[in-house]
Amino acid sequence: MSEDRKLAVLRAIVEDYVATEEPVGSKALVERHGLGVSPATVRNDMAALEDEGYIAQPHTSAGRIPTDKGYRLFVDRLTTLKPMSGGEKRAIATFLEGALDLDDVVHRSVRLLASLTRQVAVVQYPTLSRSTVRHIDLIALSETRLLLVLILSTGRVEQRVIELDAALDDEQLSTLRNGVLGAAVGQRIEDAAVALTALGEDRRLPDPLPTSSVVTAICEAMSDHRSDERIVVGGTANLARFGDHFDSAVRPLLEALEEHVVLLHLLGEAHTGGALTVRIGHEGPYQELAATSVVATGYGPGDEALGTLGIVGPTRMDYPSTMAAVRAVARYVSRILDEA
Amino acid sequence: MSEDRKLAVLRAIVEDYVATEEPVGSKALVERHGLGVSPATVRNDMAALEDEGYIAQPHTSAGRIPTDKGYRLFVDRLTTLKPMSGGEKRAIATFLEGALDLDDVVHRSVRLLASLTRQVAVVQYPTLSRSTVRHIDLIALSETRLLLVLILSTGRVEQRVIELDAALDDEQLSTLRNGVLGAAVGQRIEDAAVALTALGEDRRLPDPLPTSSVVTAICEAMSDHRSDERIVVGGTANLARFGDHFDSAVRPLLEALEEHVVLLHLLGEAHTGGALTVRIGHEGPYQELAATSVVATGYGPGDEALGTLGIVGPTRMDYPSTMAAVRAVARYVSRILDEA
DNA sequence: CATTGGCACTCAGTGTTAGTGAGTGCCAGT
DNA sequence: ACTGGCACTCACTAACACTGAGTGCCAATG
Repeated sequence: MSEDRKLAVLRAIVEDYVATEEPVGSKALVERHGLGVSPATVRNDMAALEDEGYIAQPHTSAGRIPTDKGYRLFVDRLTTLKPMSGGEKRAIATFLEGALDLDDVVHRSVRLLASLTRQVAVVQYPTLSRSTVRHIDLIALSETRLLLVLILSTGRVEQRVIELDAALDDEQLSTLRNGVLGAAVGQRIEDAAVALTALGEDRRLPDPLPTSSVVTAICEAMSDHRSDERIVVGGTANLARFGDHFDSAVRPLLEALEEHVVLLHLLGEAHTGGALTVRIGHEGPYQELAATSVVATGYGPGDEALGTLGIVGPTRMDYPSTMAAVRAVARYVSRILDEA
Repeated sequence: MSEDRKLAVLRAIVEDYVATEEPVGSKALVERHGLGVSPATVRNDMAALEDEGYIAQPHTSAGRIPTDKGYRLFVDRLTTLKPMSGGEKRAIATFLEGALDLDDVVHRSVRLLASLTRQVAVVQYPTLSRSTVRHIDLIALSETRLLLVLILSTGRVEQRVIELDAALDDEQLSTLRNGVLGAAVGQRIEDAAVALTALGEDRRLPDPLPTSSVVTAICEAMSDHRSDERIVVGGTANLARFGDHFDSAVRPLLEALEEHVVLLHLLGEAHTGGALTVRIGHEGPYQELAATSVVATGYGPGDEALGTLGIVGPTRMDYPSTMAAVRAVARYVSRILDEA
């Protein structure tokens, strides 16, 4: 019994099952792939694969389907990413090219990813922690209320209303603004926070009281991890393809998609080192998502991951093309953000 | 045959059907509601209601279910909105109270609406056209690229990158910024556009070329209806309740939710005059959404509708409570926005 | 010793059939 | 105008046998 052929059989099973969504039997397998051996031989291989836990039988008299472990092996050793066709590449490029601002880039990316993979796509906004401050604005809404606008190098714009304890006149405001600007612009978020805190104690600025409350508000806005939770989801309609399996696949996924924290967690564990990560079924921490896989990767200029993007779908998915698509989109997004 | 009782029968049918999701028969009806007449009598009424098109029979030997026309009558004449309980009111208030900025208000509203109604909630951002300009900022990204930040009275922040034909130094930029600010701040969007266009021809500002290109960019950002399409959807997981009816109810809805244009259209036709609008099943323009209803209303201070919010769900829904919830949320949102 | 053809066995899925019961429409009686 | 009675309809369910794709095992083969 050749080890190579056993792997070929596994590959064939995965491919067929993904294509047909039906347990694949020995005969059909031999016919569709030119394995050059008889069904009986394949049956022996299958029995071995089953013993080793790579495939399973839904019922005694049915064909085999891959287990999570089977998919894992397939992804790790039997797969070379299908390169995108020239047309697809161009489509990606032009589609992303037209984006006007960061929001637009993010939204276009989800749509693109969703339509390329025909799965549910998820894109995280660039994390705050890796960005530098490009501009800070303080706008008077009333005597005691300011609107803080924080613009980051990645193009993210955060806003926040600040309530002051005491009134602030125009001149004080402008001194304050200049002080804050001088201290923070160009710095990475963490450094800016430090610089600002120092500023809070500087006596030359308007009465320490408003200054420090503004400063703490800014720091809060910068560190608030609620802001790091920003995520956009798209392609939910693709779930319609899995109308059967509603309870096992669609329902839990719909619920997870509402919980951005869960999503972030799913993506988050993924993007270590900018490499493409695949999480298959039960490998994840969520019982309910045992029937879904995540394909994700970091994006951002160089190796530094600004954020994560990827797709979520049923374990039974076309990994080679999905992985290729995710990687391709991540690359293009990185490039776009680099230019901007 | 009393006309009043016929209506009572219709009401009872609607209520029972909404509660049980099963065709309701004459006997069960008499038992559950104290109608004080015999099943046979009710059957006669039912026959009449069926002739008039208010109810229908799925099959000859089954009970009746309301038609769209039946729901319509129910909503128009047989319904008084269930007032929210004190607890619910307080919950709404405190939940919305904590919002930090407009994004937050909008997102909290969807969540709230979704959980109150257990339906899919949709909230449109305040339209640009009704807002006034609170602040405009021009930030140099490079010599020939500006970041335009447009802050509106409603709290909306729009951003846009502007490419310039010629370089602009700091001083020119600041003159330009002041000019733009002076012309636009405090104006309604349309007026601001006019004022800015005039400014574009003012010779005292930096070389007409950059000025006018900045001006047109701003006007574009202000009039761009892509920006008016901003919509947030939530509570998709509630679709899980309709797992059966997947093809008739869930799938088309999932698809519609992806198409924000369609959603806007659905909501948009709704909110004339701030009144609560209910669109039932086939009354809408979309064939595929024949099994879904929309309950929507405008929100905003006074009678002026800044935007629309509402829910989308199956025709078979609890209209009285849903309508009450939508109205209540709209009121609270209006109040919050008014304060800000 | 890996491979193969043959064979008995399993069992999900599909009709078919008959029985059940909730519900209806109609009619004659109050 | 309402009601009780009655015959009728028809979706749904359970029971049953049948079919066929697929399996495991074994003895034969190169």
